[in-house]
Amino acid sequence: MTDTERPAEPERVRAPNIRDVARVAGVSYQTVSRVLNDSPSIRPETLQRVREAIDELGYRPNQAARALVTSRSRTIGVLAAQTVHYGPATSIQAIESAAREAGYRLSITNISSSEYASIKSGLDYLMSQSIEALIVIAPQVRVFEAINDLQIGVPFVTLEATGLNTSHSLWVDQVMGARMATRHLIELGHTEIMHISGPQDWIEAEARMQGFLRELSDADLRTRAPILGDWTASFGYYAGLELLRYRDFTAVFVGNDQMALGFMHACREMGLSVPGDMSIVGFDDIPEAAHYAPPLTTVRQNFAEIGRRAVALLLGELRGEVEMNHDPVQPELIIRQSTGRRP
Amino acid sequence: MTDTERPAEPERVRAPNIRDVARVAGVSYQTVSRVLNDSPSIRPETLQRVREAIDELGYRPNQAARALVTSRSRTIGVLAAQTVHYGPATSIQAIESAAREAGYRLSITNISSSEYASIKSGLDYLMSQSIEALIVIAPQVRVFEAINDLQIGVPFVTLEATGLNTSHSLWVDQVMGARMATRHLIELGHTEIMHISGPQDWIEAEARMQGFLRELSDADLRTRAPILGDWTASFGYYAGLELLRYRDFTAVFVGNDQMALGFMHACREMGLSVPGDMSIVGFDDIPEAAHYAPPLTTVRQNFAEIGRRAVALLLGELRGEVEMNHDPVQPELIIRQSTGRRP
DNA sequence: CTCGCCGATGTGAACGTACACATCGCGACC
DNA sequence: GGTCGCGATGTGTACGTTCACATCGGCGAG
Repeated sequence: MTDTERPAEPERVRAPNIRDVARVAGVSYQTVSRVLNDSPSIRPETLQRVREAIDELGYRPNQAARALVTSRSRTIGVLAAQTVHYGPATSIQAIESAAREAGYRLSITNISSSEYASIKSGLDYLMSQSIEALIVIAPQVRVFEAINDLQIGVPFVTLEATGLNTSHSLWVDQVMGARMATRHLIELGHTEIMHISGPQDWIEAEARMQGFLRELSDADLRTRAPILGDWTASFGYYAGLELLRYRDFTAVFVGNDQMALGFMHACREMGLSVPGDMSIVGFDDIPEAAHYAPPLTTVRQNFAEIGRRAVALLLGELRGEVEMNHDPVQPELIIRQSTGRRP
Repeated sequence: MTDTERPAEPERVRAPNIRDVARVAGVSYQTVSRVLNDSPSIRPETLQRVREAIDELGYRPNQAARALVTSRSRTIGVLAAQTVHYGPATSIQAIESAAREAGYRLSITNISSSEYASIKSGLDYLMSQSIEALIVIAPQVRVFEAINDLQIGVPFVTLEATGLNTSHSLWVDQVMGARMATRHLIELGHTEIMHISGPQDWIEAEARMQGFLRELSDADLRTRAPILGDWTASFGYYAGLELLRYRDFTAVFVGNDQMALGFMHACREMGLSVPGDMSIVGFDDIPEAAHYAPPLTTVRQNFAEIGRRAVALLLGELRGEVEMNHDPVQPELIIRQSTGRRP
């Protein structure tokens, strides 16, 4: 229909199946099935013949048929909140790679808002694909409710969360990271330290805030109410413009690098030098952070590592192994040039 | 096994069936099937009964069985090169949303390198899931070879590419975007303009380079060999350190915003003011670009739009509609503060 | 030499759904 | 009033694979 006419072509019928392969190889279809599933008791010669037949026909196992009869979809579901952000995207990439290597595929879906209905709809969508396991990268409190409500009967893991449900969580130690960042500022002599946090319903935002407050109180420093942001550079900028009208602090720990970038922008506009007048620490260590003006001191977390570990953990659980490594991944403080001694 | 003992529980057997639903509703399984597929000829009362039975049992259609019998997987494959980058990630998010709305799911895979074997392996992986359509966001020349070689028998679209295979491409007009950026610099009086490009095997890098060169030659300005980068901020930084040793240009058009950020970093270190001594234009308009130091003049492209259009196009093709909108999406020049008159 | 066992292979059934076709009842038309 | 048509529903079958079990030949032990 598209290009040249091929009159004799008997019209592309159907893909070859296991029986076609069997016929060509001169064996029964069950033998072919055994070859596909690496059965040990196959004569090498037979194996060879079957393999040749497979190649000759360009045969591909039909995953749907296989899933139907084994009731195993070989699919891992991923419920994500923000696949565009660097952190989640990096984790997902690692997950995809690990899953593919293990013969699993991924089904990813985004929740459009943090409302319960949206989470439930995403979870429904994934469950309808009979996923075997679930990874949640939507670190929002309500997700846990939804997971409990829906009685999802599969192993699951939440990433980048902390505390609430440790048996199903895997995370970079956000509290520790926040403490490291805060301590760094304290050690530089700062006593008036502000915190710009992420959205309230993000568990990791909450964790970073806790770490910040705890470190401050351990050092007997005055704590002030953190600002609740939305992770975007724009928010950091406008929050900065607002906060810097009263220059009653000399350092700020910002919940992620993007907001830190916006805050630095505000500092420039207000004529403050960084780190001369204001020290700034971010969180995440996105690749661009090293090139901000000035290069940003921040807390690096290994997103790929937790992605890989999530897959390993779930695959282990599917195989019936119970023991797994739940230790939080340690973050790392990367000191660059956005922090300095108190003026 | 996990928490409390439930001795009488008859062990979770199997998910409810279409026949289970039929039994509860007091109809035949075929009637249930009709309800699931929105058949018009169902008595409202029957419809009601079936729906109730579905809810009562918590029935979910088995996608594998459905796929097997219809030989339609309801899956769109996505072959991506860099899901972590802002552009592709944004497109993918839009694709996922559009696909899900249309009742399709996505299968995404990354190619680990631009080598032919890697592309082929990714394509193989997707084909083994009997995808119905393919979206390629790996704008690399070799992908086309692989697609042709493998004789993938499904409709496909490549994103962010241009030129080579227009009947299967959908793109933001990169050439136009590059021309707009370059013309902007020319109009500011610059005559010595450098270009830092993306990797050579990325079609869009090539397109931007072409646009740059054409605009320059239209203005009878001297053209110089562009630098070939890797899209990262780090590359922009090191390239900048190198290039700025000879200050024989006053403006630079950089292939993406991240490299532009790195280049600005280099300018700062070399003591050059932007835009006083050096004007810089980026490409993409990532959300952070507005907060760089200084805020970056750049070319905005609507990644979400091409994602949506890709899905619409493929879905149309699957339905047998041939006509489709192949017009490139127009980019937009966003003028901020990184560009100024020639010193 | 015969029995039993084991490795290698084959046969029947089942998974859950959609499609093609059959059936049934009812109103309309001549 | 019988038949035709159509709306509403039911029955058989196929999709491609794996699992459970059957079969068959050969080889070693008694």
